[in-house]
Amino acid sequence: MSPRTVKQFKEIRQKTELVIIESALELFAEEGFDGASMQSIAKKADVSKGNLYNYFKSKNDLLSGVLNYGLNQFADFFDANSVKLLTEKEFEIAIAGNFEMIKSNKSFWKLYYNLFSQSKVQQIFTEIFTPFLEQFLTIFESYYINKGHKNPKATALLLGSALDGVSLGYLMMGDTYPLQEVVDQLIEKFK
Amino acid sequence: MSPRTVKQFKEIRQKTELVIIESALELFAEEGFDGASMQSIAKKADVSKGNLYNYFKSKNDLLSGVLNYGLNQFADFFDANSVKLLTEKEFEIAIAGNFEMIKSNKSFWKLYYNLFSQSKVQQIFTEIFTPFLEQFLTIFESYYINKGHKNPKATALLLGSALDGVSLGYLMMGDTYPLQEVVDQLIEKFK
Amino acid sequence: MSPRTVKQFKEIRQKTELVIIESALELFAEEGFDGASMQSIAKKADVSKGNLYNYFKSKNDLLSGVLNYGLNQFADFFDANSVKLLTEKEFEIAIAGNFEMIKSNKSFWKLYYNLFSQSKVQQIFTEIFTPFLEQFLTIFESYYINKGHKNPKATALLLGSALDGVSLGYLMMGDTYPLQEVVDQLIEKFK
Amino acid sequence: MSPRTVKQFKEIRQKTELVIIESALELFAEEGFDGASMQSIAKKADVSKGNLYNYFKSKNDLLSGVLNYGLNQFADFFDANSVKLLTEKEFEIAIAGNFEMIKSNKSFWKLYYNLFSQSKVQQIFTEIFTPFLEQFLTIFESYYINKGHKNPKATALLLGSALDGVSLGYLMMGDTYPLQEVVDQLIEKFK
DNA sequence: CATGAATGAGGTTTCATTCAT
DNA sequence: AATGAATGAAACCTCATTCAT
Repeated sequence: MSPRTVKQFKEIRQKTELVIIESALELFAEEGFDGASMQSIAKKADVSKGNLYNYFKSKNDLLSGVLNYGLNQFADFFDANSVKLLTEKEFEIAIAGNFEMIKSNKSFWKLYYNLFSQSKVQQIFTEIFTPFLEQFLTIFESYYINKGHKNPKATALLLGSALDGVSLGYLMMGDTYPLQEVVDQLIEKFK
Repeated sequence: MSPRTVKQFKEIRQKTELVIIESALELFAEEGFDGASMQSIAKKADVSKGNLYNYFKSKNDLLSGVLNYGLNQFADFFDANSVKLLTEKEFEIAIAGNFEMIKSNKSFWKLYYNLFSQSKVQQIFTEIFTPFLEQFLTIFESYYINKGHKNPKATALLLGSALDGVSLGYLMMGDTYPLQEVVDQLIEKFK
Repeated sequence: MSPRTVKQFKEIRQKTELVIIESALELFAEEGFDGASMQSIAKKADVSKGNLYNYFKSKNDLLSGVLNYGLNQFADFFDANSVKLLTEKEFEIAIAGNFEMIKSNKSFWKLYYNLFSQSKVQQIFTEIFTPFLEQFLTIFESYYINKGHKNPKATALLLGSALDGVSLGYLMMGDTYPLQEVVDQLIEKFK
Repeated sequence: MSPRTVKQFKEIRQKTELVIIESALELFAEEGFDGASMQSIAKKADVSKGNLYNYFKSKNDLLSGVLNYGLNQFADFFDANSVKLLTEKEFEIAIAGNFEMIKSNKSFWKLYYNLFSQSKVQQIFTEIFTPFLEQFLTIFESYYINKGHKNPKATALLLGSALDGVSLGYLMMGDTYPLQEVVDQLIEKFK
């Protein structure tokens, strides 16, 4: 067995895994975690049910995979913004970026809000998202500290919640929701 | 000997229905609609599975019952605020009232956010909540029109979404979430 | 307690019993024995479920009641024809009468054919119908003996079966089935 | 190691499907469609309840499968007789053939008569059997037209009904019913 | 005789997961 | 790595029957 073969195997594995994850993501987002069956995921990924379990040892494990995959997508965005925000301009860009992120990964964020309130998967959920969110909040808090706000933590939390609320509304209502206008108002109020 | 009177039957029915609804509300809120089984609801309500179906002809029907029950709880709050809001003072009271409402019925609002993203039950959900929400938005829009805002509709929607976001955060994180402070900030920013 | 009261009670009992039986008959015929629920029968009879069980101690018992009731309806017809048939004229009348009987009690005969093949209720069924059918066959057999047929028993059985077949077709297909014409042919062939 | 070949899977599938269908046929015939539970069918087929649903997506679907299977059994008989009947000899053979068919597939025909009167499954029933029956009637009608009968349609229908009645009697009463003698009489009367 | 609430067994169906190959 | 048949627990729901009044 030459190294090449091993590499090929690895590629196949990664490719199949990716297909599975993306299929699962879409179905979880559309039907909910409980609503999407392993059967339907296998079908969408064009993979046999049995083989699914070669890649993920349980449905929960698959969920973990999906969530991790989603978060990794944002690693870049993350890093680019992990500097302390200083200027209002940068603030605006960050907010706008947040919604770009959501727009280009609707399924993932739908799933995010879907899981938010499910105690059953809360543990796995918390583990994965908490660090992500903390970082976000810290950035905003710094921003408000910098601006001399009297309660920067609460303001940052309010902003985070507002972002949540707007995202949720947009994701659920679709294009009925005038996202651009609302975001403009948000930036104006919070910058 | 003689049959129970009509009144007696009515009382039994109302009482049992209430127990079922409240049990279902709690479980739906905790485990999600899919996650809560009719079995578990029956057990919590101390009622047989079969009897559950004497009161609600399906799980969906039970959900309807739960949602309607929840909304009826707010009928008073509703009416008291259905006048067009004018003063800032009244605005503050309304916002504060909104959170009182949520605090005193956590389970119901957890369920609300839980269902928000479930396409499966979206129809039933929409039917019941849409009127409620529209009324809310209209009131806020009027408020901003009155204040001469340049985009009152978007601002009202932003406010609504922010309320959603804050509520969601509070409900999910529990007392870790500094609700009071955040609400204070919110009122300051939006009044 | 005067005898009158007792009599009144009896009348009420009989009246309610009759309503129950007729409701059950119709539902059994339409939905089948398994398909008709005690609930639906109670509702149709405008009687409470509990009270149903004051009149019939089980669903099977109710079925017995229905079948007996149906057969009693034909007691007169029976007696009038219990003489040995002799003339062809009388034969024709008997056949025609058979179909009159069916036409005026469609539900009952639908139920009859419905039960015919249900092993579950076959015992109760056999007990009730066998004597009735035997009498019929005997009459026909005598008729053919009288006419000097070479195999009167088989011919009588064939006639009985043909009557069954025609009745079944008519009951199931409804007015699409040209009953009159078929019966005319039958009389011609079998008299 | 390597997965089962497509052919192997196909064989397993056909074999199991056959076992299920035959078990279902027997139980439906004996207990009626409602009376036979999926549980009991699974047990008789020595298959898990869950696997049953891998083959037929509902009880109704299983019934369809059973009926289609039954009819396919007669495809040959069908074709051999689809020529217009002409001679009396051929007529006799057809009638005799009809009863051979019934004798060698009692369960199927028991089920047939069982379903005849079940409004619940009438649609599925009608769809499957109507073409079969029409063909039969047409053949007989042609026969009687050929013989110069004055009402060939009614006569064909009477014959069809008589065949129904005799079959029914034979199937329900078993060997108590002197099938051969009755059929002889029938042929004599109707040829 | 009458009511309808309550029970519990059993029915159909779904689905995550395992298994033989 | 891959297949899809097979399992079994558990879900939703129905219904004959009983019970308290």
